[in-house]
Amino acid sequence: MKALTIGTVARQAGVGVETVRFYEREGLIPQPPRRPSGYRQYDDGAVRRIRFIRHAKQLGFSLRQIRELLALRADAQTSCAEVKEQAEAKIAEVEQKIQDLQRIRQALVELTASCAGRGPVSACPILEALEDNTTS
Amino acid sequence: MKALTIGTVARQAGVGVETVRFYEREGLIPQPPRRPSGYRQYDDGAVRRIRFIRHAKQLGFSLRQIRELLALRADAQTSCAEVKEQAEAKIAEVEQKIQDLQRIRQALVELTASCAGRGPVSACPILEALEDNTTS
DNA sequence: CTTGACTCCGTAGTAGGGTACGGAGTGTAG
DNA sequence: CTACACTCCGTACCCTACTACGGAGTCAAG
Repeated sequence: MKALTIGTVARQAGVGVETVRFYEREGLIPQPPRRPSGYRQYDDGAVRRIRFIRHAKQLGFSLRQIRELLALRADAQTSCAEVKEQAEAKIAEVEQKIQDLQRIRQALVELTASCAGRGPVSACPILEALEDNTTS
Repeated sequence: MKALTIGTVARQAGVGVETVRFYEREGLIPQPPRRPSGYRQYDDGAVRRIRFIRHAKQLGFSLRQIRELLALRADAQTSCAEVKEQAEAKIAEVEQKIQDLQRIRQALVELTASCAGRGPVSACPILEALEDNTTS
């Protein structure tokens, strides 16, 4: 594997050069070796790592959570189970969101139905859809 | 219903006092009447409204979108046809969000299904799956 | 050997969504 | 009537996740 410049890595990973440097500053990717000129020298592990970050972000993980995920991986002691746990927590989170959205959807449907003419405009179904759910 | 101070409203809604004032500045909650001293006087509609904002935020709506959602309700008595149109646009928006989340959920479920939950992290199929997925 | 793209770095700015500060006035329980 | 918590306001600051800027040095094609 030949050395890649930051621009190549960025292109292959689908992000901007500045984003790569940003991820490095944030500790999401390791500091790569440098040429005598100071140019960063990457291998394609860096590309895969940035793709990992991108995908995890699309799944709703924050950079902080992604850093934790990557740290898990870096530590050979940790087990696969821990990773799975995180993913399962995420699933629960996402499922809750879906349910709440369905309630909002229902409220909006009711709203438009009452707009159709008949029936009184019932006391705000939109607010009612999400009012409670104590704290969270 | 007796008048509530900003602090009480904040506590009951689960946000900080500054956040209530911020939402007022942003037009997410109406400007309440004031006592002669300038103190804001709320009723519990304000609490419900802020709770609504909190939940909607958790569902990924921006404050701008939430403002629009709330505006729908405010206008519900006046111009039905227009409101209905807006509401229908919002329904589409919500349905899109639900679909996005279902896609995310599916991806996560597949990921965890592939993982037996034991063994070292080095062999974790979840992390491996996140790595590849050419480009996207 | 020139030229033009690429890289270096630090700093600063963006948008969205708050959170904190500080000094002065207000409300209320004891 | 005195504490002490609460409220007022404006301004400034924080975090997240980038994105841009600018001046100087580097690399590789022609």
